[in-house]
Amino acid sequence: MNSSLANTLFALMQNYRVTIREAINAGELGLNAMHVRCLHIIAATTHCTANDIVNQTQRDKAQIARLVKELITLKLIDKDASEHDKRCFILSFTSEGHALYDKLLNAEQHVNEQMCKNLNSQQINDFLDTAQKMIKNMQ
Amino acid sequence: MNSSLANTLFALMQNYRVTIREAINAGELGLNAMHVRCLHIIAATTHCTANDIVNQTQRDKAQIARLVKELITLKLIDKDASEHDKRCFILSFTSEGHALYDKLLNAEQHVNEQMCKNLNSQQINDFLDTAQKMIKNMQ
DNA sequence: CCCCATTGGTTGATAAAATCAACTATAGCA
DNA sequence: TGCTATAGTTGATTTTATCAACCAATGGGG
Repeated sequence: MNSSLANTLFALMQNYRVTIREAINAGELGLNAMHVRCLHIIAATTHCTANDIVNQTQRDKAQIARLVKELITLKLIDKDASEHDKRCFILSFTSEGHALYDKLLNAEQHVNEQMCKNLNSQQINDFLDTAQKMIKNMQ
Repeated sequence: MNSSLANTLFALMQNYRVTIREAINAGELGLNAMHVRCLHIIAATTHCTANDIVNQTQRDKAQIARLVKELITLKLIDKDASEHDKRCFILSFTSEGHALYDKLLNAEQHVNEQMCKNLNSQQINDFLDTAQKMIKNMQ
């Protein structure tokens, strides 16, 4: 059917959301999927700024500003003025943030394994590859 | 990286949302992705009820009730009491609904083509297949 | 050196989407 | 008949997302 691609995408996303939420929220504080994305980007980006998150997620900067604020309130990250550019704030994990991020990676690992069980790495790579191409096609 | 699957899913979904919204909203009335899903389900289900939509989308029935109400307000669908079960209302397209649904299919076709350009049918089928397996794995 | 367009970030307001709980009416079975 | 389950509606609330206005710092061109 024409819409099977759309339906599949929706269903996959919906399931992923629910599963990851359960896996994460279960034990931890009130983190949602976007918080998690922010943490990942902060972890992966040296001298990460709010703007880096905006660029990598393509979300409204207002939304990111609020997510960051919440992460700070939760004492998971710190915000320090950049020396080079006083407009920027560098985001970094607190020690609590690091601890939680480790747990997070663990939980995610778990969900990934669940999601990918009975799939071999060839299939997973193909999947990611095709998805990336689709993303590019829509940009 | 561990999170590349999650990131890819998010990005793909985000892009799809934006693209389909542009393709649809552009010319037509204020329909969002969930409206569209409802229309698809109504089109594909004989004697479709609100509950069918709830089951197929896994969304809250309150949300569906409101979407249906909006579609009725837009005069795209009708709601008629079922003869067999007075609790049920059968949802069906109005003629305007049919017309719009045709346009919709067209727009979607377009988005699909855009999304799948430079992908062969083998790749697309593999993609759908893997996605379906992932969905099952998370249920 | 100063002006000004640009960039990074914050905030308020609002819209859109999703969720929860309570409630009505019908169905169908013991 | 009485009880429980089902279909649907509604109100309240929460969560997410978006828009617009704003401030402060930056950095290049005149």
